[in-house]
Amino acid sequence: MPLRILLVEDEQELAGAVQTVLQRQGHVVDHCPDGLEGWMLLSSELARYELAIVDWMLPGLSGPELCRRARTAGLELPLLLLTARAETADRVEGLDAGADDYLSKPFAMEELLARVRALQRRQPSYREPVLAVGPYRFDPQSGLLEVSTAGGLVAIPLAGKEQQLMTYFLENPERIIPGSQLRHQLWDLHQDPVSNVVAAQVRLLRRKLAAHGLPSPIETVPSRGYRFLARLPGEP
Amino acid sequence: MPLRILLVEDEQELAGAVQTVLQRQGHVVDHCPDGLEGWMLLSSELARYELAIVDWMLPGLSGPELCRRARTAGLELPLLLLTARAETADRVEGLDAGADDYLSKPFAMEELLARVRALQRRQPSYREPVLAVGPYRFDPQSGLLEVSTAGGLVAIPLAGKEQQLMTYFLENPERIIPGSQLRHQLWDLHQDPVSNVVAAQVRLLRRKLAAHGLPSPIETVPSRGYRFLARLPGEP
DNA sequence: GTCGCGATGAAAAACAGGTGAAATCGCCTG
DNA sequence: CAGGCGATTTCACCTGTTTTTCATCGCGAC
Repeated sequence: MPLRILLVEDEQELAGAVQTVLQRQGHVVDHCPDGLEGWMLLSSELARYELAIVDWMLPGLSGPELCRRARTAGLELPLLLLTARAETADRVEGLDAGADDYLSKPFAMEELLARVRALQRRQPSYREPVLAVGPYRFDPQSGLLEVSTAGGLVAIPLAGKEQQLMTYFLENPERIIPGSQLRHQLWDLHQDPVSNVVAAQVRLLRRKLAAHGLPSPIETVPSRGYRFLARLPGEP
Repeated sequence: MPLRILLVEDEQELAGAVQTVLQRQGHVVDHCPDGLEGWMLLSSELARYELAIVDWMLPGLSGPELCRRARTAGLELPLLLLTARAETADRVEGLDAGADDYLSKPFAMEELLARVRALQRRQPSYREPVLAVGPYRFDPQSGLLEVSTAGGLVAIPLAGKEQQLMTYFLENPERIIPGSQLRHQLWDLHQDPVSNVVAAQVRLLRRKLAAHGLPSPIETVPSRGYRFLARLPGEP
């Protein structure tokens, strides 16, 4: 499953590489080169980050200090520390500060990816299970959305972003979700603010459902956002 | 049979030699020089390691301590301790910690290999027997893949990596397996993440089957991974 | 009417994965 | 130790799919 990731790392080159590699896996990554700024992003809840990758040595606020603050604030996301230091004392300090794992530089990208997957699995909040609301059922393993209609069960394969979007809707049914919220959670912050990615993606999802003969469960509430209705029209 | 091995050893030179020798046997080996890091690799289940070779004296976390943690965590893989110490007391301590075997330095590479083979045989999970799913039967002993078709039995000799790949597929039929998972289990972590080894190897396997007049049982699920279908097209 | 927000369809861009040829590797042989 | 051979990986290119952009349209509110 794709994650919403915050990367706090001041070495431009490394940061770029890491970001690229993570994005390639389908994750949505924000990067900032400064500890204090990282903390702001993390605590501001602009987006609900599901993983933070933090360098040890940072301008503004050190990595361990950032971890400590995050834990103090009650944030429960997995924290992965990057460190150039090899000394045991440092490692222990990092874990004490609340990090869940650390990786010493230099590291192979492949290893970073592997650890990210591992942290993801290890989290208590790790729920791979299917999401089901009303007649809708999404199975992340197969990427299939199953809808039970009067005419039987329809299974629709969803593409990457469609899956993320549908997941978000299934987790927040019946609520009015502002487009801006979707954008923060499903796209990174370097989005062009005038882009209409969200609308476009919503449209693709609606259209895909329509192509399978289903009415759209996503309604637009003008100037407020979208709402996912967890029932088929015609039912209570 | 090739094993997925974790080597935790801080002496660069020895580690390199051991790694090379094991790889030469066809094993896939990750190496890390630090006990704590080794523990993370092991416990995070990035790859399903089938053997860990652990030095006694390590920065971060001692060998015996690592073994203890592994056992406490319920990991059942064979553990082989390397020790410079020859004293009985130490040996007892190592075995008590959960190691299955130990080897005192310096040792001959030949002996290491012999012990690895022994541990491999000794494991309860040791299944040399043929893997069979649907019309496919792979015998690791001979390296032959046998497929029963309408026209009779076809036997195809598979090369090293092809065998590993086929084995993985036969153990996980009908499931969508992400390419990244194959890479972690069949290649070591120092892979370049943009390499397309997996795709290439899948292709070789497909092609080899095709060369023998068989349709490919491996289907690509776009952007999700591969799936091994354990039946020939045309059958239920 | 016109303003703003979102819908729309088409086109463009980005991307994943497949492909064949060529390079490389490890190992065996002469 | 060179040459050969099969196995494996890399490379450059190709293809089909997914995602984003763009220009335009429609609709309700003021």
